[in-house]
Amino acid sequence: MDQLLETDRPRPGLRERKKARTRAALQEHALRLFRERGYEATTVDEIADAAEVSPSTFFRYFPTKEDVVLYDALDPLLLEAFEAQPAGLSPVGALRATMREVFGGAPADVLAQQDERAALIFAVPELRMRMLDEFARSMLLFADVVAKRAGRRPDDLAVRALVGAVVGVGIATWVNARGSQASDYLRRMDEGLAELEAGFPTLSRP
Amino acid sequence: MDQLLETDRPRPGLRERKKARTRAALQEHALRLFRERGYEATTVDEIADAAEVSPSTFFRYFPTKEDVVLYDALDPLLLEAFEAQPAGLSPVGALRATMREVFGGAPADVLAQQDERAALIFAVPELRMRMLDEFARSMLLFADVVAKRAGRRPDDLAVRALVGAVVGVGIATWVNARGSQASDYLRRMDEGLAELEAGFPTLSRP
DNA sequence: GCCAATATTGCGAGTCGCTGTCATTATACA
DNA sequence: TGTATAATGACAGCGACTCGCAATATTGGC
Repeated sequence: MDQLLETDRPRPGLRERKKARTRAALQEHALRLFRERGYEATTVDEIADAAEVSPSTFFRYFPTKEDVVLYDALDPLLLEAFEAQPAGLSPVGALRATMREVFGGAPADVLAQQDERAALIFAVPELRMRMLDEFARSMLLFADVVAKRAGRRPDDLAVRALVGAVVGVGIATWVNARGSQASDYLRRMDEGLAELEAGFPTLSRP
Repeated sequence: MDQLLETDRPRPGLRERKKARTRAALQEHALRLFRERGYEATTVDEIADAAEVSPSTFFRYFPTKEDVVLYDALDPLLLEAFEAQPAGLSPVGALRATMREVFGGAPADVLAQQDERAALIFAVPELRMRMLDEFARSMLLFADVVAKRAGRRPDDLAVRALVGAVVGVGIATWVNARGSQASDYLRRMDEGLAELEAGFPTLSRP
C-alpha cells in the first residue's frame, strides 16, 4: 500500500522508506484490530506487537492513540498535487482536479482504508471530537497554499472565507455520508465543490 | 456555599447533606488548585487530599477530572425554578424569569465560581471540547421540560428549534464574554433572549 | 435507644495511555 | 572503512481511572 507514496519522485533513501513502511504498518494493523475488537478494547501495546515494533516506537510515529486513526496518508499527496495544478485554475477548480488525480490514482485498498477511518471517527466520540481540531488544522494548511497561488496573505479575508467554505462542504459531505463508500463520498464532494465554484446557482432560482 | 442548595425545601437527611457538602468541597478545592497551579499541573490526588477524602471518593462524585470543572452546581436549581414558573409565560419568558430568580438570589461567591469555571473551560482545550457535549446534553434536558410545559413531545420540531436557538444564544454569549463578569454575562444573555423572544425586531428594520 | 439493612468510604492492586532516559543498532555520508 | 547521526528497544515512572473488599456511617423499623 505504501508504494503509492513513492511513485514519481526522486526516491528517498532507505531510512525514509523504512519509516514510511513502519508508519503504514502501524496504521493498517491498528485499523484492523479496531475493526476486530473495537477501539477501546484494543491496546497500544497490541498494535505495536502486531506491527512488530516496540510500544515506544508507536508513540514516536503517532503522538496519541487517536492519531493513528486521524492521520490521513493521502494528505501529503493531496498537498503536493494541489501545488502542481496549473495557475489558470481557480482555487476550487484546482482542488477538484487535485482530488480527481489523487483519488483516481489510488488503489482500492487505500480507498477502503479511507472509508474505514471515516466510519471509525464517526463512531467513536473521542475521535469525533478530535476531528474538529483536524478540520481547523486543515483550514490553516489549505489557507497557506491557496494564498500562495493567489498571491495573497493566508489571513486575507477572501482566502479565509473560501477555505472555510471548502472545509464546510467537506464536513457536510462527511456528516451526510455515514457508511457510504469512498466513490459516493467523492462524487458528492465534487458536486458540492462544483456548486460552490458556481455560486450555488440551483439555489438562486427556485 | 452549599446551604444555597438546601433553602426552601423539605430538608434532606444527613446523608444527602453530607454528600452535597463533599461534592461542593471537591469542586471548590479543585478550582482553587487549578487557579493556583494550573489544570494539568494539578493531580486528582491533590484535589482529594485538599478536600480530605480518598482519591477513589473523588471518582465517585465526578467520573473524570474534567467533570469537576464542568459540573454546574446551579443546574438543579435552574431546572426546579423553571418548572415552577407560571404556565402563562412563554418558554423563553419562563427561562428569563428563572435566570433572574436563581442568579439574583445567588450569593457573590457562587457567581464568582461560575466566572472561574467559564474562564477555565474556555482556556483549556480539553474542557472546551467536552463543553460541546454538555451543550448537547443541556438541549436534551431543556427540551424535556419545555415539551412538558407546552404539552408537546420533546422531539417536536418546534421544541427542538426553540431549544437549539436558546442554547445557541447561550453559546454566543459565552464565546463573546471571555473574562467578563457574571453580571455582564447574565445581562447580555437576558438581552439575547429578549431579542429571541421578540423575533429579533431590531434586525428586521435597518 | 437498639438492631439490622443499606449506603458510603478508604484501601490496595492493577490497567492503560503516555513520557523520559539510555544503551544498542542501523543508516548515511565522507 | 570509519564516523557522525538517527532510529530503536528496554526500562522505569507518572497520572487518570477501575475494581473488589473490608470497615464505617446513616437510616428506618422496633
